[in-house]
Amino acid sequence: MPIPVRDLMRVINRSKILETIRTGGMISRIDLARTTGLSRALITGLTANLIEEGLIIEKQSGQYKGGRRPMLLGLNPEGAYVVGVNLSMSEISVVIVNFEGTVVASTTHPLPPAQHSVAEITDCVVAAVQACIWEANFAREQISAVGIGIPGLVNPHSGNIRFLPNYGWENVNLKELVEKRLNHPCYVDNSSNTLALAEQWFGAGKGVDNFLVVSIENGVGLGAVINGRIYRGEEGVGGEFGHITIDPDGPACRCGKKGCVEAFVGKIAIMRDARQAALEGRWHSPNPDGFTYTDVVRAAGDGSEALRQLFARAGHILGIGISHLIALFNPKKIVITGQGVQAGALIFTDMHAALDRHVSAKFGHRKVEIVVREWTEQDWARGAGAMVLQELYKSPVGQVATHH
Amino acid sequence: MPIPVRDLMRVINRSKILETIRTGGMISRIDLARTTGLSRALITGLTANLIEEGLIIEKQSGQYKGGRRPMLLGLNPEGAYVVGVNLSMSEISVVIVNFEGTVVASTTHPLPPAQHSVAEITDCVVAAVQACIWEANFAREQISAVGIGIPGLVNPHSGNIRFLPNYGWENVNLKELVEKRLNHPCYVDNSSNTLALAEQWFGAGKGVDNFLVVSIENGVGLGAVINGRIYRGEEGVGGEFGHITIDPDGPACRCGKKGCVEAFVGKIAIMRDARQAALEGRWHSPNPDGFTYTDVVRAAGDGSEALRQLFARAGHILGIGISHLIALFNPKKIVITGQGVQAGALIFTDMHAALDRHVSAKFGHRKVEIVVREWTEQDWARGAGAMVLQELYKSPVGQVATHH
DNA sequence: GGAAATTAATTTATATTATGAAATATTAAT
DNA sequence: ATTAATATTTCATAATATAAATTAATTTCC
Repeated sequence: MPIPVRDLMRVINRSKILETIRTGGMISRIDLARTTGLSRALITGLTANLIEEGLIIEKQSGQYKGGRRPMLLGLNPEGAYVVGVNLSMSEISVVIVNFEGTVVASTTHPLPPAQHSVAEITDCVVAAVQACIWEANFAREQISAVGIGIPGLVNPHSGNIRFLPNYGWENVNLKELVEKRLNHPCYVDNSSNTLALAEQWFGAGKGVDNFLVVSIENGVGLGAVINGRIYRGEEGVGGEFGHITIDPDGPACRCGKKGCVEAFVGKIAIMRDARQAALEGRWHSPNPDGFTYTDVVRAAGDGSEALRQLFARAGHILGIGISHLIALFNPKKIVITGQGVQAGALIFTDMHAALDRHVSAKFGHRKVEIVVREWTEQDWARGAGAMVLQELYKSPVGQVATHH
Repeated sequence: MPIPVRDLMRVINRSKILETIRTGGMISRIDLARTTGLSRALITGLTANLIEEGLIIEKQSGQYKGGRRPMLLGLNPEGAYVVGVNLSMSEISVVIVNFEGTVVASTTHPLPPAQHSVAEITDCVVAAVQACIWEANFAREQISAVGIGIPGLVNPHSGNIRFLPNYGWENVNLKELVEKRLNHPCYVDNSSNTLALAEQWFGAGKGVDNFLVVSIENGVGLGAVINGRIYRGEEGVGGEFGHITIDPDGPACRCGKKGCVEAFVGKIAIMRDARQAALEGRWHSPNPDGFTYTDVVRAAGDGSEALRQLFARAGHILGIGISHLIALFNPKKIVITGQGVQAGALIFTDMHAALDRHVSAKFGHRKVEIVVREWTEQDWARGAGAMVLQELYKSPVGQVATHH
């Protein structure tokens, strides 16, 4: 149902106000008028609506500047609660996020390795969400909507999952399945995008129009915010940073090609080569069969030369790849995150060396800020929550709730 | 001067109407209402304004569908005329473009090799524009504005040229210089962007939201249309496709790095290696010193193995580079153009081979349409005209004229 | 040839939204 | 208390969009 053209202006201006408060923090009505360019009269009216709806609140008086003290408006943390879910290979993370983006409750459930059918996963998601809401003592009606991030290709409009390799899914409409069971509106998107959204809303991307989030997990993902919007490409298959070919003669990648970024940098790649090193006796693993990524990072840090070289090569390749991102996107910032950043200097020393070599000084590209963000399990799920918040900010809360 | 918020809706709706007519061709008022979602009353009013301003005209009656015949509205070709200018290393092209984007007059002036000072180039631009208007029997007032495309880094908002290697310029405000002399509003942008704009308005990009234009000239440029808008990056230095490193051990590039796309594919690169081949006796050039790019293409076509290999390598590198563009941007189309496409199959056979190898079938990226567009001198200048038309479409014509 | 039917376009009355100017509220200093 | 300064609201007005009703233009059918 498209917004009637007549009401468009109001929706735009509401968003403008919320956006200004969200990115800039508490602000008086008069300053809102100044920064948004809207008339003071309109600000009075629209903020009154927003207060009535509970999305913003009068927080406290501001500094005295010689006259009536300004009343500062801020987001109402309790303005809405949303659920964010992240589906990974091995677990489901669920968080409840308030209107300010603060996580107020969270749970994580392991996924049994074998149970990845559509019905089973749907059951797990529904159960995990309900459990989280229940344990946090929330009422069903307090939750505005549910967002789900998945490591696969989605059409976020229809909710149809085109391709989800971890579970072997193709063309599954998780959105509809979950909506039917939970009776809440539901949004599904790729988790690289939700992570970028989290960064845009709560992290380093606040107020930045062009930035990238590179996530190093099993594979390597990219979430791109361009002109303030998540970029998805023509068919939702943009940002496949993990699958650009750096070395045509490099190792085989899951995607069927050779020498992709992720075939060097992803956790799967590191584990593959660590296993090989152990097999060839170049590294003596304490527990030869069952080591984890964290084990490999620790062993490399403890001095295993074979493993150090693995990470060094990963860093080198990552640096080349990121130099391409910088040349093509000219972002203001690049955030690197995911479990892979555990490797720290092991990987980033060589990454920066490669960047120094492959990023041109001529175009001012050296100024791009590269931020390594410590990774938490919750961040992904929180991003899925951010996706829902974005919808809430766009339209009055009630509208979303009755939208489906 | 920002548009007052109150008038925003009107501007948006005007643009919506013009956009619908431009991309879809002639249309009745009733169908305009249907496709734009605006009320019929509003369509009546806004189209009346547009007709009064001369931007659109009633063209002819449409098909009978059982009742009063619809009156079809179309763009008025004479609604406005704009001048487009392109500055290259060796010449200035000027065109006059009508409101439909048709070139109605054009001239080209060679630039003396030595005269590239700011004052000299400004003089040349002014003289060339005036000559073109004069020769085409236009009155000064008939021209709404002038657009200039340059092969360098510009801030299109201020008109400041940050960097223009061909002339050795840094921080030159060509916009202001030309505006002062011609007394017309002037817009300056990178020529890759103007070319993309031309494609978006008149060519393969009509109605396509995400597409790329790769131009092979002295260097290799990229114009990116993302979500329907030209993407410029955070500081106007995005789309530096020519300067992503494909082979870290490759030949030196103008940008100071090694093995960039343009160090293999650009005309300068081909000429450099052809000269070397001639020097080493691997190719016997008919005129050893003064051959041109076209000569090299012809000689390769006529069977010189050394030169064939040059183009084959260029094609291979180009294919790898474009595979990166596809993975990252997932565009609907990629248009390849510029003088470099003269080489035809010499370059594109290997490009497609590389694409087959480096573009993943998994993500549906194979579907990206790659269009090779024959190159004409005028296309660049026409793109600069398109930039101006875009401004006209955005705001009433009169507004633009008094804008500075 | 005129009435009916059908689609296109305009007019009119009305609702909504934004704005500028004026009025009111609040506060600290005098 | 008065004044001065700044913040916020109120109110009359202007602009814009819409729905419903009206008018316009055609062909078809009797």
